[in-house]
Order: sequence, then structure tokens, then C-alpha cells
Amino acid sequence: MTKTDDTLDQAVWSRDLTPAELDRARAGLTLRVYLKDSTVCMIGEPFTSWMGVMDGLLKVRSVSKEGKEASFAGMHAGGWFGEGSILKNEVRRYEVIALRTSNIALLDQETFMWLFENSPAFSRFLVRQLNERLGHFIAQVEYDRLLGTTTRVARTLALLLNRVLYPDVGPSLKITQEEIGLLAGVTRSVTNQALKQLEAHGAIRIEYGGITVLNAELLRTIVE
DNA sequence: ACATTAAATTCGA
DNA sequence: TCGAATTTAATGT
Repeated sequence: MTKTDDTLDQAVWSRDLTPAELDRARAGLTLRVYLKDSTVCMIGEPFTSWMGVMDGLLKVRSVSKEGKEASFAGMHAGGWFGEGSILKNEVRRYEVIALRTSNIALLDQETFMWLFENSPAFSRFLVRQLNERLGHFIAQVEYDRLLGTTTRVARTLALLLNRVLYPDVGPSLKITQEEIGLLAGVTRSVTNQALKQLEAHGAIRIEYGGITVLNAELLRTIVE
């Protein structure tokens, strides 16, 4: 078992591929380690690869068309991103930073396009993922209108729990309060207060170095 | 920014 | 390899 075999094994989109498609995918995969605080990709960079988080935590800072407001999102194990840029063949509209040292898999553009055009299972996966993201963009419109901090933190956590984007995610997240703060765009102490509120409402349980979500639906819908 | 507590690591037997 | 001692990391205020 090589490392790329491992990677393929863990990737959701590989599950229904034919053996031939799997071989092709394996040949297009590269693994990289991004150290904490390093830049994974920059705004304006032409597309090079589709990326998957094997392990770690990334922060995606996306900027609106006019370069105005920025919004954040987290990316953790199991998540794949960049398909929007590759399909439209445009430059990246967001910047990605490693919040902690992370193992990232890269699938080169050529292989990605080959799979997209030749593998029904792969295309099906992509449609599902793109559709899911569309829903997020709609939710984001509301998000940017200064909601309360507790709500922002709640939504940040809810996004990390998304079953479509992170198929293997369970109710317990290994993420520090500092990291949650970076993702939600609030300070650590505000994060701490927000988490306490969420815990008081029974939405989560605070643990050392992480949280467990008790009521995901409440997390998604709560407004302070 | 500081004090407290939890976890991870080191080290001696 | 066990656990006590020390260091590092995360939390709460």
C-alpha cells in the first residue's frame, strides 16, 4: 500500500470509480505537507490542481467580485476544493492558508478533466458537491450582514459538519477555540463566550482541544 | 495578558 | 515499559 493508494482510499469520490479510472486517478495524485501558517494558494493564481485535505485544517478566505468583503470558511479532513476554478478555467478567487500543519493531496488538472469527462461516478460526485456549495453561497449573503458573534461561530461550526462536503465527519471536532476564532473572524475570547452560549443551549459540548456537536440542526439555525 | 488546567513528552528506574 | 516530573498547549476570565 503506497501513500497515494491510501489517499485514494480515503477520498470519497473514488469509491464508485472503475479500476481503470482508479489507475488514472492514482497517476495524477501528488501529496504535499503544508506547514502551519503557510499559503496553500493565492488569489489570482491560475488553476493547477484540485486539492483535497487528508489531514489538518485550512482557512479559505474568499473575496467578492469587486475585491470587497471577504468571508471565511474552514476546510478539514475529507474536503476537496478548487473544482469551480478548474471547470471554468479561471483564476482562483480565494486564498487558502494552513491553520495547522496539513497533509494535502493534489490531483492535476489534466487528470481531473479526464475523470470529469470519462467517469460518470466522478461527474455525479462533482454535481453533488457543486450543488452543495451553491447552497452555501446563498446562506453566505445573510452571513455577511453582521450577525451576532454566537451565530457566526455556530454557522462556522455547522459548515465543518456538512455531510456532503466532509463525508466521514462525526459529531466531535478536534479543533481549538483559537482555530474556530480564526475561521469565524472573531477573537479567541469571543469564541470562548460564543461556545459557552452554544453549550448552554445544548447545541455542543466543550472539550479540551475540541467540541462535540449535540444538536447540528440547532447549530445551523440558531440566531442569538 | 495572566492564571489555571489538560495533555504530551521526557526521563529514570 | 511504567509512571512521576517537566514542558507545552489550550482554556477561562
